[in-house]
Amino acid sequence: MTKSKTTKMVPNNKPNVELTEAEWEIMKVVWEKEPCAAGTVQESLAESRDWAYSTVKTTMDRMAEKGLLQIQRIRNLQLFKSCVSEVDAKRGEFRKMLKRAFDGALTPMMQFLIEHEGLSKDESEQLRRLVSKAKNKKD
Amino acid sequence: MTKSKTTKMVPNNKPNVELTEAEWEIMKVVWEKEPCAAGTVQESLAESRDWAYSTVKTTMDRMAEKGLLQIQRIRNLQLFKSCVSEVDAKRGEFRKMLKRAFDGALTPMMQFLIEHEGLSKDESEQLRRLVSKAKNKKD
DNA sequence: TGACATATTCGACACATGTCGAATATACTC
DNA sequence: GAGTATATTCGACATGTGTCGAATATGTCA
Repeated sequence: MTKSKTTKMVPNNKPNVELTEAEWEIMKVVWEKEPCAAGTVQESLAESRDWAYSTVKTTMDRMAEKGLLQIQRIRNLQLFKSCVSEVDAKRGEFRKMLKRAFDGALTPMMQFLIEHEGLSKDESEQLRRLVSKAKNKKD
Repeated sequence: MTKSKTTKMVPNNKPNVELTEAEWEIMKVVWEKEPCAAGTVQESLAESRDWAYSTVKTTMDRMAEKGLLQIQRIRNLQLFKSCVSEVDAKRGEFRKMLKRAFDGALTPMMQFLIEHEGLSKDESEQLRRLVSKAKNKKD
């Protein structure tokens, strides 16, 4: 298959991070407050998620095992730091979606958005501005 | 919170379909060949996925239980039909990503794409065309 | 030094998903 | 009608994720 101008795949050279729903929730807090303790995360999420301390802690420990978080001990305390950046996580999530639903191709996704997700005139206009701004900085 | 022009959420009125990885694989074949038998799906996927017949069948049965597929019996044979459209599935996948990684807002996602996913001049241009085309059909 | 508040550890359970194989039923062919 | 090929049924196991509580360790302060 020849590479078509209209279906360029998103580049695939960056690490592919995938987070579960709970991991996203936790990660968001960690990015904001790192280094931080599990208790801090649990409290921060208390409004949106009714999780017991041990739920948060267990999940964070598992994330550390997977290399998503890093643990730093200070005496009896564990402070967690993220091992993946927000950008990498976003990229991973975006790519997973792109791969599953659009064969990894950007253009069909854009097309889909325009056709089925009801971009308003306003949004299209805004998007157009974004894009033309980008036009002046790449390749 | 006031609705900002620059962070409009994607509308949330359509059903929210979510498929797992295996379900996507299977669904793609079903959309293409429905109504079709589990064996047909298994054979179609044979190149990419080394799944036993029973693996495919079990998954499809579970999908039917969940309402993703519908079974039509003809004597001893079961023919499967999809109960969710490709568009709905794509929308579901897209929204899940948008919600998790971009707080459900489209513009930050676009911004991200431009900044981190390296849209080339060509792509930006193409996108710009797409968008201006869309501009003339919505609201 | 106790008592109390926090943290950590870690085993456990439920449920979803990926994955099959063996037993059984049905259909087709000679 | 017996044998072969194909479908269906369904129980099963591994792994990952969400979810906790009880037991234990550690730190703080009167």
